[in-house]
Amino acid sequence: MKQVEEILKKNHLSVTGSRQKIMQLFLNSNGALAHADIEKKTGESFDRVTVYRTLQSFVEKGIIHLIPTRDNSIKYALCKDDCEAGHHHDNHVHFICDECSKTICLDDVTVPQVKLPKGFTPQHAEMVVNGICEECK
Amino acid sequence: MKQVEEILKKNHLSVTGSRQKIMQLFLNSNGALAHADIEKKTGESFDRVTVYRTLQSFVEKGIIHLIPTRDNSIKYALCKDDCEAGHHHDNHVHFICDECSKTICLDDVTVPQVKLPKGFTPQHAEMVVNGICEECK
DNA sequence: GTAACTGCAAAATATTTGCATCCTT
DNA sequence: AAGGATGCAAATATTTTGCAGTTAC
Repeated sequence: MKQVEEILKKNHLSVTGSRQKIMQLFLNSNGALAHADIEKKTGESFDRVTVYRTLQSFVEKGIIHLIPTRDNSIKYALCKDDCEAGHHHDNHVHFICDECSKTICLDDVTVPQVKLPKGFTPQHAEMVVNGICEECK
Repeated sequence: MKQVEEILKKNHLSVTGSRQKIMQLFLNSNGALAHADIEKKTGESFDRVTVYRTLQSFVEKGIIHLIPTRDNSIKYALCKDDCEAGHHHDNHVHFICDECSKTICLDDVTVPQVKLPKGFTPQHAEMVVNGICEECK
């Protein structure tokens, strides 16, 4: 079975054209995608609304997740490990290249613990690093 | 001279009513504010457009900065140290309370360094921690 | 007085919702 | 066949822009 189908089925989503195409986009790009990227890359082949709804259901199922960025543009990323393992652990560092502006999931770099002031209880931490990526250096 | 005026003048912005009010909001709340918060708290006393433009110029001058959040809602925060020192160093951790959903600048907690894979050069790192804050615990 | 700021109107964008139709299971 | 997904239209919401009038310096 194709990887795309597998992922969709595992998450109890029916396998439709738009979902397959969008999921394939994520699998191809090892970075993160914004809503606009997705509309562009699929060549306007389906409705803007479908993109919204597809992304939303992917997020709900935990297949992709939002990445916080410094300029607060909204990006989504699928992280290989998560999806193949079937359980979600997105506590890795995200890297955004200042040169090519790609967003990359550093699956192997986990977010370090920090000591918080008295009274604060941490639950989840997110970390985003900006700089120059592997390809642009 | 009032603190608000001082900050504005130091950053070469003319001292106007809206700027004073909005700056005061930031000084009063030790957390972060979203565009909507600002419109609400000023009691609609000035135009939505003015809020946009005021926030934009504050960001440009480095008086406030955007905080990346997990849900990508846009929040702005002014951080005391930065402004009083006149130079910007927003490399501290931000805390978002899951209970009261306030965003707090932990000025004393600096973002830890992480080891990146070969080829990646870090320039700036941002960290956001979710959990329960001091007041809600 | 001049340059910068504000508010209004309106344009441009982005996002959400309802509903009829079509596709997947 | 039944439920879910899609696409279109339209309603909302958000952000940007132009311009005339006002204010700060």
